[in-house]
Amino acid sequence: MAEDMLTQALQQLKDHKIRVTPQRQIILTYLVTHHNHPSVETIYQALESQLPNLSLATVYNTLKLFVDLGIVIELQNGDAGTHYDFFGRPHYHVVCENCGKITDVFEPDLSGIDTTAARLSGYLVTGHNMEVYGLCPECQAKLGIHHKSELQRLNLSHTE
Amino acid sequence: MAEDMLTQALQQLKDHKIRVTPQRQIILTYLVTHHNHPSVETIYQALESQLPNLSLATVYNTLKLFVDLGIVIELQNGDAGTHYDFFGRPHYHVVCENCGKITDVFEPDLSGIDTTAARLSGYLVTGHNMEVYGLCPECQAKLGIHHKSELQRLNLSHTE
DNA sequence: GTCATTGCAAACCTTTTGCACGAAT
DNA sequence: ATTCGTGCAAAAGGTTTGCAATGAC
Repeated sequence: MAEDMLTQALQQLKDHKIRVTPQRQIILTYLVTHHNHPSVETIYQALESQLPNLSLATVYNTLKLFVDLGIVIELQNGDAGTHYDFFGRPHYHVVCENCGKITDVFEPDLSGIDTTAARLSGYLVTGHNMEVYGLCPECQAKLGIHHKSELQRLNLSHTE
Repeated sequence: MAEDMLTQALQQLKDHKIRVTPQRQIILTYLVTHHNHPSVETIYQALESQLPNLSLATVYNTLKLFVDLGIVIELQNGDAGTHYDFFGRPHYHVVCENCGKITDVFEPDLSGIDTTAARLSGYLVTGHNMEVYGLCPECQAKLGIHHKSELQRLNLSHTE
């Protein structure tokens, strides 16, 4: 199943006449098998043992390529860098505003959005990205917050 | 109406015991009266004539403050920097993948998203951000594209 | 053999920070 | 008077680029 996704994604590269280099295969494999929404740095560190001379620039270039092909999507969670996620099955993300954790939510009901947006905007719509913000269960417990009304206690503001 | 929004936003600053400085008022006014999704640089250039010694750092700090307060939201459109939008009324955005234009769409049906996401993820949900991607009417005309199937002609890829 | 891709390091550019001055409460 | 906010310039940090060498097709 994960292998199907990998094969399918590799086929997309071939279809676009993009060379299948070891770097691309290994990065793609990492993304297909890890759903931890890694940053560029995370991917780089995880793979440099397998690929001793791997360059950070190559990781950047490869991810950009995958994003352009629609294989992978970019995410921001409030920290400095960009995070990446293999987009084999449509889903959206819930981001913890306290710790930055990103959780996948598989929820098919967003399909109507594109047609609605197209109708209202006149755009030729190709896709969408939904991000939900909140406090993850762990941070709720850690901070002792169980209801929205308590959130103002948190100073999730510029003084962080 | 725009003045109401401004007054209301200024009141939020006071409520949070945040000082109402000329810089903050002017930047806020700019955002309330301009719906062109400006970048930091755009705001800075628009206001430096009114406020001769305005510092870019102040624009950054102020926008960050407004975002933390929920008065303003951040947007990315594919170019280098971040864009800002006064969030007086809930809406989402459609972004042109060709020219970067951002269009507002006022569509109330996304309210159920938060509860669904909360149920499925266990998060205490505070909000969401929806971004739709596509080709704006102008770029459709310019590129002679009127159907999704023609999009592959575009190489909106890393070779841009 | 050709041409895309890689690795490396330097360059880039947006954003942040430190500090002294000035202003709001 | 005190504390917060501003301006300036320098620094930081993520990302991109130029170029020679390498490797996929």
